[in-house]
Amino acid sequence: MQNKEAKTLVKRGLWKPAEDLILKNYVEAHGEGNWALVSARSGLMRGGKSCRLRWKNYLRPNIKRGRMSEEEEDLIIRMHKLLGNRWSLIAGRLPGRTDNEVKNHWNTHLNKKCHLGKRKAMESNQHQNHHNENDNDKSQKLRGGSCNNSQPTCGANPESTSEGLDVVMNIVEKEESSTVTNNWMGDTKSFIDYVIETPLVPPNNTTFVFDDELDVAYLDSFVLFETFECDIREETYSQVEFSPW
DNA sequence: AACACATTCAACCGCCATGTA
DNA sequence: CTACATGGCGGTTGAATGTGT
Repeated sequence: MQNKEAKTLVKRGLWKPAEDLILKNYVEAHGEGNWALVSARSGLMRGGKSCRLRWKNYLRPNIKRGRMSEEEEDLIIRMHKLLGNRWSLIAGRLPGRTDNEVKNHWNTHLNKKCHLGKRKAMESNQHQNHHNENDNDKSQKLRGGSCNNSQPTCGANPESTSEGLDVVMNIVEKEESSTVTNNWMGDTKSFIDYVIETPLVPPNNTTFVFDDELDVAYLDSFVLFETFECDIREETYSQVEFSPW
């Protein structure tokens, strides 16, 4: 980087239609990549990152704008429950939508929706718990699905205590340590182990039941929980594998 | 009409991973 | 091995816009 001086020369703020046009023409002529060069050669006084972002989020062909459909929202919610704030992965399953758009939509619409929905669920749960208070020890089902993010999610929300939910768990991404090769999204090396952390040590052969069943039609080749049945080890966690088809 | 407050979303920031010299 | 450039990601900010009073 060429120090502060260069930084102050870089234009910031909202993109004007004329700038969009310049960027679009340049990328269509020269192709994507080398964004530092793009900004220098096209005459745009924008940072390379800014150009890349603008192209990726708005100028790229096949970008879908406008309201999210019910199906899209539903998919986002389900995927978020599985993956947490992995916006680029989620967006990858929504043709024409960008990670930024998905993230914004989540933060402004769906997050609230989930919290509201959850509150309702908790209320009805409390009703039920009243009934089942004494006999739910062994038939306890573990609910969860949040990944390692600090933001609340609608699946197993770090904010929530065990009230309302039977057991609170987090799925935490471990360092890649598996020997299994992953073809997921074309990535051949970064297979990820997910660890479900739970404050409780459930009985052996406990079956994890998620709030929603995975909709395979939605997920297509993306991810599949190979199994929901996990061996509970002596430690306070067990493993769930995400695997390609 | 004017103001305050709330909401939305485009853009930026900082960090991390990867590639290359 | 190290340093640097680049790209990608998630979190955050703040201007624009909408809504209520």
